[in-house]
Amino acid sequence: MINNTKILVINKSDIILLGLNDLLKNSLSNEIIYINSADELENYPHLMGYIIVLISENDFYQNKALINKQLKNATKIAYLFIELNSDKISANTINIYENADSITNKINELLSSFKRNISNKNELSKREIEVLKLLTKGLSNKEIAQILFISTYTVISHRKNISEKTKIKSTSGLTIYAIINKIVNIEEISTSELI
Amino acid sequence: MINNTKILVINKSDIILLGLNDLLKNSLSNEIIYINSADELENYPHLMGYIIVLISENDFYQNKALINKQLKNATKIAYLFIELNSDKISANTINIYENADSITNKINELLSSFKRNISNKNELSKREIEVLKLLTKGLSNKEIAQILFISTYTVISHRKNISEKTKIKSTSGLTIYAIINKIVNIEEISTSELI
DNA sequence: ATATAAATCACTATTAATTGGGATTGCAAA
DNA sequence: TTTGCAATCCCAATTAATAGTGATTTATAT
Repeated sequence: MINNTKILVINKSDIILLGLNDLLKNSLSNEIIYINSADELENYPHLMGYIIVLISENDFYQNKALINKQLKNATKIAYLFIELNSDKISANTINIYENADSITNKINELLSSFKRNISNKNELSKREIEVLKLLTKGLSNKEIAQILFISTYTVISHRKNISEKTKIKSTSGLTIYAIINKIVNIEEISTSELI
Repeated sequence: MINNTKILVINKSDIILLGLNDLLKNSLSNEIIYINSADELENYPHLMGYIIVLISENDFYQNKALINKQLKNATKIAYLFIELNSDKISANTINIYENADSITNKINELLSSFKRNISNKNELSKREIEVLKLLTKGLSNKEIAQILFISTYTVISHRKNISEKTKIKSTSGLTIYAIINKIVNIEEISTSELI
């Protein structure tokens, strides 16, 4: 469900890594990386998308530049600081003495906030997809409006939103986007329909 | 080479049909139909494309309505009148007393005029393909003009001609046309270029 | 309960595209 | 050598699209 979200755990202690692994193995993230130090990030080029980093606050500040460099392709990064100090407890901090539920809750909360982020900011809504399909068939905003029984203004609004979300303005670009993203099937489109 | 061109021979005399069959069997046409009367056209529904009709002038005028009805889906029809009268000789007339070469020449001339017709009227010119490629990349007429060092008017002219030839008016339709006809490669188009 | 976002509609100004005429030049084939 | 086409350019009228804002309603998730 949460696509494109990775969890990156950086901690010197293997015991902590193993413990977190146990907590996270049933999480909704599709990839979890465990490393002992930020230097090992070099073994993971191409890290991109949504990334949750579990790291000690200390390690974070000491490796800030390196982490930023290695995660430069990330869409969004969220940090959860793992602390050994029993009196440091906050929303963006995990204390190793917290109970398991509390920790998994914090992580799942982050994951679902990412989910909201992903779905709401990048994915096209049902209506937008309908508009895009008709657009791909060569129909004008006016014609699309007539088919969907909405006003031309609304179609224009949808197109604006589609272009904002996809960052694609041109009709040809949107057509290619629709084909690539399987919103329309090029095989099913008879050229005779395009007149 | 000559695709979509049919020869339709209509003559009461089987001997003439057989004789013409001998003359035409090596012609460039991809389908030759021999019938004794225009009524038999009912057995050939869906006749379309480029059609050369060999018929006597008399039969033609007596069956004009029927022939027009049965050939209503033809893209273009050319008539060659087969005459029994030895003094009727002209470019669009075949006299059965003409020698074989003369007859095949007349038919091949018609076929190649059709070929010119087909290739020139439907295929996109070099410049049109250039314009189509840029169009597919989401560029406006103005931008295309700047890239090709021609005026926007010319780009518009090219687009008019492209739409006339392909019968496709919409940008999305032309994009799909370009993909289907390998004028652009969808794999090579990075969506980031489409912004 | 409230914030969010999807879906709807509206207006104006500006820019772009289309349509439907023309015209000219140069080349290449019949 | 004429005919046809490709390629170029031009104009005016019309239609369509885009940008920039803003507003309402309804459903959903926290």
